[in-house]
Amino acid sequence: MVRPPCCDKDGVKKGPWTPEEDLVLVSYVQEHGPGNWRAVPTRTGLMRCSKSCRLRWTNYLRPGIKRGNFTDQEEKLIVHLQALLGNRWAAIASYLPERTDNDIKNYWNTHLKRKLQGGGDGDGGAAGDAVSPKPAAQRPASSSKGQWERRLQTDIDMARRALREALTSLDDVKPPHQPDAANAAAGGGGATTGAAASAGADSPAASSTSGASQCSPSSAGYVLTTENISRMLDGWARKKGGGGGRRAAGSGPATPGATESASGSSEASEVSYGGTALSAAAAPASAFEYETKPTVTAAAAADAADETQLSAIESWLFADADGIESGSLLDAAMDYTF
DNA sequence: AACCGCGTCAACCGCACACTG
DNA sequence: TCAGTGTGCGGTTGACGCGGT
Repeated sequence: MVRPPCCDKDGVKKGPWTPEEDLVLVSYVQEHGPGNWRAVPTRTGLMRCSKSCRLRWTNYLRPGIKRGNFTDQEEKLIVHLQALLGNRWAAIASYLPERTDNDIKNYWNTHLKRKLQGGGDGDGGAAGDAVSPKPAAQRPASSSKGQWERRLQTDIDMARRALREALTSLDDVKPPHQPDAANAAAGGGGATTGAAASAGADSPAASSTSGASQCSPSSAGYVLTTENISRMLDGWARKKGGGGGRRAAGSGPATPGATESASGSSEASEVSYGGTALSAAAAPASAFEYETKPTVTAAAAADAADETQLSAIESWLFADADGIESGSLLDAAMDYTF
């Protein structure tokens, strides 16, 4: 029963990923889709552990990832969800599809935790409690099907409440067409995947089983794919260019606004690594074909998707405010998702 | 200018769960 | 039913950058 390590320690490279490795991984995923991570090192020749590959993909290379600079909405949402769900970062991340669980976890540990501790019993007292090991919802040790369903229902309920609170409290702050929080819920079928995620299966949208393809195949995802890759390439360029940081797209260069808008910039469109010139536009544009996506104008499609999904999510979120039995929530959620 | 301490975050590790034969 | 394998998750670590002295 002794389980061998996921990878033998010999000959396995550790530490920061190089741009070249990233490229190899990206092109592999582009060709085969995410999953079957075990095969990745052997097929690609990467001297990396399969887990490392998966992690790199989910936390860094996966399309649609936003890095750095958490907005107020996101921050509050995280605080709310953490208070409700505890340190179930994957479940929390499923409500913020653009964020990875690792990112959220780091942000919590470095910013929010301290902030809440320092601020005394600040927002949502439970948040202070969040630091305590007894969150409102603990993952049960085991669950029968009935229990599972109950827990799913509970989780949906709690998360929905948290989202609603967060959205409500931020409503006035929110710019007209900035579906941040709601988008977080809607994106990638956030609500449902989130539900599923928190439902013990804990396989959130953010999870990578089929990474991008698990996200709703909206063109928004595609846009973000392109953005993401060029951002990545941009990061590499800067890194190589002597920014000095070891991070490709992390904190360093990133005034997030700048980074995000940089995606389309010509600056990012062509970079060279060790003499190899790459066209950022070319690579990602054809990349991720396994993600079914229309080649529509990105922004337009994203907007459309956002709007429809947002309204669905909103109606779901605010449903019980209208007196809808919570018993139907699961059905509603299921209907919405599947 | 050099040193030091702290904050941040990417990556690693180990455990648990899900799936499959 | 059980063992083996693959994957996901959360906690932790270590390297790097930055600000203060």
